[in-house]
Amino acid sequence: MPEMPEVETIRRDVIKKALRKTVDSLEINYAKIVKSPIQIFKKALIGNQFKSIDRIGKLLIVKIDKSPYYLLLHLKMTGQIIYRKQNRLLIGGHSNGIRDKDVEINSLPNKHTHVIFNFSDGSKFFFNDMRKFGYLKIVNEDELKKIKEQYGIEPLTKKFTFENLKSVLKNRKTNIKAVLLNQKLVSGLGNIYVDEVLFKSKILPNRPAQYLKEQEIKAIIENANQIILKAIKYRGTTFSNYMDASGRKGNYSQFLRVFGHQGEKCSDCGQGLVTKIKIAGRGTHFCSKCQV
DNA sequence: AAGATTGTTGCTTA
DNA sequence: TTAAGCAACAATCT
Repeated sequence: MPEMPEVETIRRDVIKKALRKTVDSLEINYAKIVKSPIQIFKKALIGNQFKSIDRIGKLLIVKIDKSPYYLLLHLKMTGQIIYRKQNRLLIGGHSNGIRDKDVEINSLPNKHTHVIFNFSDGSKFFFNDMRKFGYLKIVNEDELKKIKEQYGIEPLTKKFTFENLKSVLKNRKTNIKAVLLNQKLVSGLGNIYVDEVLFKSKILPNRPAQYLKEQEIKAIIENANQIILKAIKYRGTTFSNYMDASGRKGNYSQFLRVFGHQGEKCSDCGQGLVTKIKIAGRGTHFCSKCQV
């Protein structure tokens, strides 16, 4: 579920907390979530520190100090990375509207905690993933380079230009939504933000990519940058279970115009109905009146 | 109870 | 060789 703004939020204020702290030990409760041999995984991390944290698209890249390796973390649909200074459980006293679900999320580890990083100062990272699609992986410089090469142009970066997007769309027979979701072509956007970007750009998601007008391509560039920037500012969108590294929800949900608003009047034209259909295999929301 | 869910990959088909 | 369309991954919710 986390798309680029959510992963960036985590990168900025969650993982940073663990910079320059030594990994004392690792607890791996579900080995399949680690996509490297466990021995290599442990050897690369234990006794070392996180030197820096980078991101490409929705992938987090941790440079490990005193090691030629990098730790990759991908959250896929339901992954969480939560940092705690101490592994303190909430004990009683939450009669002020906190639901059982919140308590469960706040008590770590929980049944979806697959890997725990124990740092030497007593703080911890919890890698949680309900659906177990996410992963952790150790790679070397070469492997990292190859992975990075697979990613397409990304909003808020230098390469996200009209000319570049135009050449991505050229001769592309599939619909614009599938193109914007394809991380090899355009990286960072996911199902929520693609719907929002196309809504703001007044483009129907099933339009064949190759026939978009120049003005529409420019609108996508501008609106993607704007929406992503604002979503980062508001710490991402929590639709069901995204949380930042401190276990807090994102606040961008209030700005969503079409995603999750099916059946409502369009908030822009006031006339059309927000419609939900399946495009590119995903639930797709749009106003059939003002998107053309 | 069937169908849906914010991501990606790998298979099949054209 | 490339592109497009799906199923699969697994758990939970409606």
